[in-house]
Amino acid sequence: MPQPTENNKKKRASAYHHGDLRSALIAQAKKIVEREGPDKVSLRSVAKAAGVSQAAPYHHFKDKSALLSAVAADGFRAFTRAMIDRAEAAKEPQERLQLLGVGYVEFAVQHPQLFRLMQGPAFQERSCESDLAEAREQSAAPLVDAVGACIPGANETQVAKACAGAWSMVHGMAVLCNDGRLRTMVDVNDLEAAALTITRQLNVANVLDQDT
Amino acid sequence: MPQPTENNKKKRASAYHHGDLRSALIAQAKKIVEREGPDKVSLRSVAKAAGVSQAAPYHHFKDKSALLSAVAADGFRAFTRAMIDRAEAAKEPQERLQLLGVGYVEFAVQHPQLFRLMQGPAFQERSCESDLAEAREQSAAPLVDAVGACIPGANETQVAKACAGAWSMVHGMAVLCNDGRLRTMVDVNDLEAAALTITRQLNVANVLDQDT
DNA sequence: TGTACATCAGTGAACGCGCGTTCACTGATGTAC
DNA sequence: TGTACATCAGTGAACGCGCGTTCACTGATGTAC
Repeated sequence: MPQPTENNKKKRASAYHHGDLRSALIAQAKKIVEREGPDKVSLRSVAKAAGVSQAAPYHHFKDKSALLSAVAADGFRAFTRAMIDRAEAAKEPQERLQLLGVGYVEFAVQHPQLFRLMQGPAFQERSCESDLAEAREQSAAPLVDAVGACIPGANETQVAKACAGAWSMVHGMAVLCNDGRLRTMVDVNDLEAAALTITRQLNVANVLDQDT
Repeated sequence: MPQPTENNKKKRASAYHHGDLRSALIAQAKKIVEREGPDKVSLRSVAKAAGVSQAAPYHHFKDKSALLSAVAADGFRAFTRAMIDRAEAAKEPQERLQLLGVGYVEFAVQHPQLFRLMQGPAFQERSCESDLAEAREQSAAPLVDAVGACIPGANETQVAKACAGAWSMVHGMAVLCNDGRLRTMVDVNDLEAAALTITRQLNVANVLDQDT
């Protein structure tokens, strides 16, 4: 709710018009996603949570998938922000890359269901909302930049390969963590240490020794 | 269908009793999973595909989730076999580990939806069918052994850490590949080369330099 | 400042669908005698 | 070898549910005059 004061005035004046239902629907949908998982979200439940009739969302979203797209897009923006914030303190490229990785995993583990929605199959294939597509793309940028900074002499192909490696590692850790599959291997209570333990096994400079 | 000849005889004699409906249901469910994705499987569709009434499956499976568990368990067994077969030709530990990784990614990419089912949230938390739990655990064994062989001097903790790293990398690559997210970074048409490019960035021996 | 009216964000009822699951049943099979 | 019967894997109809979506509507808002 962007302008709370003005909004509250309006709200007090009439419960009929919500004021900022669009944002409220996204917020409630996000809550349900995080609490119960993407599969459990229904437009009806979201509308109910927002205190509104089940038909009301259709004045703001074309259909259910459009609402979930908006939630995912918001998720990607928060994700990007979290990674950047996490890596802010880094002093050199290597450290920055590692901290981005820590931020990546931390976000995924702190918001497992939202992360699942964001990675979910629903929005991959189709030419999804351009807003979502953009937010997703931007979430990759910090990683790409950081990898590039770690291997200054590398050409574009080599950077791409190194990105694929770094990204795979950190994404795999995030997913496996959320599925509880790493419990016996690393201490998932100290996520930073675990992420560092794992990312320290990555040597992006190795791509420099590969042909092409 | 285990004994096709005997089975056919019975089938010819009577269409009423199927003969090996349990296996047929698993096979059809697997087909639908692979064709349309885990979410699209309904007991009704599986029963129909097997040419049987929608109530028939309940004579073989407690409920829908039990059938999907069986599919997932079969999936894990095939997965384990695929990895082992792929790594058979390896001559030294490092190569074996890499080929297991290639097999891991190849299986995931060749059976994206089945892989999704296997990793899906549905069977993680609950004390799922012990058959499934066992099949899943066994799928990790080759990787753990291979990692151990790569770092002969390592203690148990170090091997566990190295496993987490190797597994994360390979799993992340599999998932990202299936989501089409690596397309711009590596050549996903030559999966073996791509997997090797990525896994070459992993240095499991790094754990030996870390404390404990 | 007051009024008419277009606009638009809500309502609530309903449609139609596919689904998991249950139920009473029926036909085939195998076994005891 | 023939018959009675228990067992069990099928059938088909039905229940009840939650869902996405549509529809005609209504109340509030803001603007033109």
